[in-house]
Amino acid sequence: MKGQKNHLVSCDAITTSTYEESTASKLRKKQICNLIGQYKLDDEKEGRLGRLCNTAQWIIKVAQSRGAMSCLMIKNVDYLGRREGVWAMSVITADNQKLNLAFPGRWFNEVKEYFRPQQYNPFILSGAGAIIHPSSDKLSFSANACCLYMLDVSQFKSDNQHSAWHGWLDVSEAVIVEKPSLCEVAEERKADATDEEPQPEIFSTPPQSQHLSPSVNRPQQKSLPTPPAVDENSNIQSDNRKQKDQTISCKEETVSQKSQANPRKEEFLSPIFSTKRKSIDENDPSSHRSQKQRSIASSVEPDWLDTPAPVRIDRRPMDTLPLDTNTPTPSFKKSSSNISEKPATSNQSNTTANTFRGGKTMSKKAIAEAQEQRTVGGYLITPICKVTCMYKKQNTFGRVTSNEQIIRAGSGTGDYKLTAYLEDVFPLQGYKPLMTFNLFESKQSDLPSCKAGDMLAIVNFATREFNSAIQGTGYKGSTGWIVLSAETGKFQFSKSMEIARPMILCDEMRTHFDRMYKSIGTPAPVESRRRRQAKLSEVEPTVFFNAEVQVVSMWDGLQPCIYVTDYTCHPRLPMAQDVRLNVYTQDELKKQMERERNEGGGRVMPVYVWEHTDILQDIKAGDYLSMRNVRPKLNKADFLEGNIGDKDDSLHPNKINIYKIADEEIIKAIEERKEAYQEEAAISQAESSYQQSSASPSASQ
DNA sequence: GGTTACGGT
Repeated sequence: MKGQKNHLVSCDAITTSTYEESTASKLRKKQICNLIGQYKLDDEKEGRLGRLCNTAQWIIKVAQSRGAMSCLMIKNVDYLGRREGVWAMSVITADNQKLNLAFPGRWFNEVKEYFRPQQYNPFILSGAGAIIHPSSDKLSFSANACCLYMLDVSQFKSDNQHSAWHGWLDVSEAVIVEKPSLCEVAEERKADATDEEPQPEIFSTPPQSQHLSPSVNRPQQKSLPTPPAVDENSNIQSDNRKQKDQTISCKEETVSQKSQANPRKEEFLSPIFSTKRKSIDENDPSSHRSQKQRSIASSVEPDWLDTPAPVRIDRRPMDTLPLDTNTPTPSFKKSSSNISEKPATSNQSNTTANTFRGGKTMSKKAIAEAQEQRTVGGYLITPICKVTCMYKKQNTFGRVTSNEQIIRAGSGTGDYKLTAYLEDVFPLQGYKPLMTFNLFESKQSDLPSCKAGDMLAIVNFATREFNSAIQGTGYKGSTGWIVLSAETGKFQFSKSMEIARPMILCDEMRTHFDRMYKSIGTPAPVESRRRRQAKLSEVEPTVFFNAEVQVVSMWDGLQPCIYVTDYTCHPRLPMAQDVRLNVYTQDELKKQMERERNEGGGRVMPVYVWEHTDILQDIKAGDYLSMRNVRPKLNKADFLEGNIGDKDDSLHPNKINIYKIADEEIIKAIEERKEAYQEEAAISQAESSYQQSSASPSASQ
């Protein structure tokens, strides 16, 4: 352990707790970002994971690790195997066990933000992905565990620049970062089910190993270096559970040689890493290892060091291979999430297994029952609270609680997107009531126009996990929708639904609509959970906001800035700047200010842009913009200004926070305020000219 | 079969 070299860069733990994040954690993230920033960024598109999944075969040697989990980052794991909404991959452990690992897609997104794909060298891709190999506690992985290592992939070998990749990676340290996640429910069940009997190796090779890449399994196991015989997996496992403090086995000599051979490794060293290493060395947990652990570790170690290059494996991409549901899954801690929680029934583990792992053990009927689905008008409807993250498309309907304005995606195929939040209409209790849906269409008019209170049915939507919740995605061309307007009582159909007019489904929607509205009255729109959408007049100096504005003029100073207005006024906006609106002259404004004895009450806010300033090239006065995550600030004169992004500070440096508004309604609203303002100005000008032209002494005295 | 969007200060 001691002297272990830096084939990994440790970045310490990151908690991904979304809302309450410690300063220390933020700092670590930042440090990690800086660290990563040393490397050339890959073109994200190039890493398109799907493309790689046919060729990228990682064989990962997961070392015994210290603590509850260790995380290993590998890029492009994301699409390696997608099963029922979770990403899955299979790894071969030191003892030739095949581990089936799964984690929700959200994880990848999370990590992607912090660990952008790096290109260590032209033919080695690296980046995010996770394997978590807890050795001391129950094997488990947390969907929300963040990754804490960057791999020095110089250890990777490629037998062909464009085909398979093989790598031996050692995970040298464990990190315990957990947050309840959706999958935990499933895993908890598993744990419950398996707790009664001696715990088998959690990631053991499935009995029906042909499910998971037989070609990997068998030939691979032959060709792989035979690990030390570790016969009693179950014992190891249970032993591991007790050994919270075990350490990794890694051969220091070999590693150090490697390290010398590759001076670049030094670049990977970060203060965090060194510190971490040191503290670990000092408290070398190996000294506390039980005899058993010790023997395991020592027997494993030599092999790991002298691992021959892996044998090329030709196999189908994992995403065509179902995970085996008989494989005991990692155990999760008790979840605080009630999403997809089901009543305790004997078949629940089957259900969750199916839900999360895509097995074939459960009949369609059983799934339908477990999800309390019912067929309505030819559509199998899953109540929102029963929607689970799965590979299969689902149908549901619910009440719209709120929706975001339609925006146009800034990347991908640049489709229009509507985000709507649906509330369950089925009288079930104890389930998450809201679900987010993102519907994409290439034409804005193909998206539903719905308001809070409307019923919305979404047919054939996909699921994924995002931000610890299940999220629905409506893809253009395949996802259909029906809106029942609360206002008019009329239905609106998507193009695809228009063809089939599922009237029975409409009836059902209306029934639920009536029932809901009868029982709870006309529901008040639920406020969006998103960042506050504010008029400029509502901006508070300390609260980040989103706003929809018109560009008045572009910057005239050093720092790129756009002057914007939504034609509302704020006491902390300088009226003098309203001259940019070309409605009042400077003199007129001056007089107004004198009259009102107030410099504020202006309508124009300068918004300084600190990131993606290149997009300002495409922005000109008159444009309508949606600005997100604007940080308000009081300047020296105590006037409000907005700030978008701060490259050095941002945890999401690539996010673009300025969009042109696609929604005509929003533009109209701004236009209306503009007209009102112009009218008001015309009147006041007329008045003042009247006062001037009339001989009588004016009120300004 | 599933990018884009969402998230955070």
